[in-house]
Amino acid sequence: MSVRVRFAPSPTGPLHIGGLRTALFNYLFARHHGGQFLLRIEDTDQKRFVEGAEDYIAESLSWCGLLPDEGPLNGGPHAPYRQSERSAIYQRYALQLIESGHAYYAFDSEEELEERRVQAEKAGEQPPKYDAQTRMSLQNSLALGAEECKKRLDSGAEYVVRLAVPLSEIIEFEDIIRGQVSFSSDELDDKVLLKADGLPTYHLANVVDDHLMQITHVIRGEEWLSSCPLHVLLYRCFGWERPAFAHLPLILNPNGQGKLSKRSADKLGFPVFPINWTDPGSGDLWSGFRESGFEPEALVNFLALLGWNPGTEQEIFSLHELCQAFGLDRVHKSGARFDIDKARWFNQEHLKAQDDTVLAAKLMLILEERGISFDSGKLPGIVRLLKERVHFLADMPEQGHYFFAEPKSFDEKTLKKKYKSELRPVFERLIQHLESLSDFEPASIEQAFTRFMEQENQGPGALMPVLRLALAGTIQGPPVFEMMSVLGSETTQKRIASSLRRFDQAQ
RNA sequence: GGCCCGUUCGUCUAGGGGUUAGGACGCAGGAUUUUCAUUCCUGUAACAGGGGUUCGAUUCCCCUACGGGCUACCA
Repeated sequence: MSVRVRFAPSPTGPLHIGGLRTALFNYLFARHHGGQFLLRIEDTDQKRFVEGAEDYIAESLSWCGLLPDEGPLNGGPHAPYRQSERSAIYQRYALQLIESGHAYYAFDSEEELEERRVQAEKAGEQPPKYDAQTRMSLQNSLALGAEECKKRLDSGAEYVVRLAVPLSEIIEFEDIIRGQVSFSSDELDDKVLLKADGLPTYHLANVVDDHLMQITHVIRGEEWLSSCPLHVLLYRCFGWERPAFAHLPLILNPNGQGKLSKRSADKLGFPVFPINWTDPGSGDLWSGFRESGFEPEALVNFLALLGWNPGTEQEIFSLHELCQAFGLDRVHKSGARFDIDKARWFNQEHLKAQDDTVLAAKLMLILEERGISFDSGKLPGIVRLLKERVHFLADMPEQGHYFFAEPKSFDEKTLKKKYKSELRPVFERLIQHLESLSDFEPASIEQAFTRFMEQENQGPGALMPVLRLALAGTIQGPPVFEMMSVLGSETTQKRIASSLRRFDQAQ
């Protein structure tokens, strides 16, 4: 049977980077095995539903290249893929569980249960449970009897459906990442399956959908490990074969304290969301990796190596390579801290690996956004010189500002130290010398420059720093002759002349 | 608190009964680049603690400590 996995987020806000990694691992697993990757929106909590969150999820996945084979947008044989549109299905299965004696109606109100909790806390006792020990003293179809239950149902009383969890049973299952895991059923309580609003809880909806959608491997975050025995029980009650489970280690805050949170990321100045999100409630902008300048391939690569490794020394992977190399058998058990420095390094590596013309096209977009108009034909050359010098593509306009405009200022220290007005006529002669060049390739310029300095009876060091300063304003950057070549003969000559005038003014 | 899961350099990790415990990020130094970056080289730094088992344990077992997750009519 072919592998089928799903990513099943709740549209309660922007997709978190941890969620994105869960999606990634599912995607990689599916692709590795030639299976299907589905997206299912788990929107069964009306109270927490956030407008726009589903679109955000879809756009984030799409930006990273993790396109689902089936999902709410592109449909599929098991549509609908939004749980809110499937409530009749869950009700049917809840009823089936009641009829088979695995579940029951419960009429206790939330307030009553809350009161019970408060009383227990006052008495200094453990929070009370709704389970095999206590259910007969509460208001449910088991305790009340069929007749009373029917009466209440007929009168339209609010109810939930609870699973009748068996007493003192060991529930064991195999987790692909953690191995054999076992729980006592006494730890579980009679979990609500169907809420008073008629919608299912995660547990019911998840199990029913995974079964119906023929999911073979449930790959999700470690936060679900504790409720996995409940799901195992549910599969048993339905008499369904259960999928394989793999609980992924969490992504932790850089200091190791807890799951990676927006709070701590804000403090350290990096995003935790794939793309920008404007909170519809507060109107606040929460920044994303995309807008912070990350290449999606780099983010994906970084995330893949958080909790997984290929067992080789390779670190730089394309998405395609990840698909080939990925396996759940090499996923770690323990949580991994988020390290933004490493993420930046991955970004630089992916920048270097990209084709200059591709990068140039992306840079053009950035320039347009910033209102810089520029001859796009020159961009590949600029990108080639700049991409080894920046962590982010978006740093190029600033880092290489001298390619796009005359330098605004000149490095004062160097100017003072290296420039004297006597140099001016030398530069004028240099300009003339350059004018006679038949081509403006770096090698030709260098040759001409060397010959010129010989004629002038000077070492190249006498002019180089000043020449760089005249062209770029700063003493750092690509090799001078490369820079000149990209700038072009005309711009180079003009710029040297105009910078020289400004040097003298500054003196 | 209870239950579950975990613990190798600061971080991501490889490894696994006998290793100089390997790589990467970061940091530091050097070479190349008349600059910067890249590249290359070098250095830095780890098996949480205590008991077993064993000729030998970082590796297997137990305990402790620490960390994390869950403990809702949230997912």
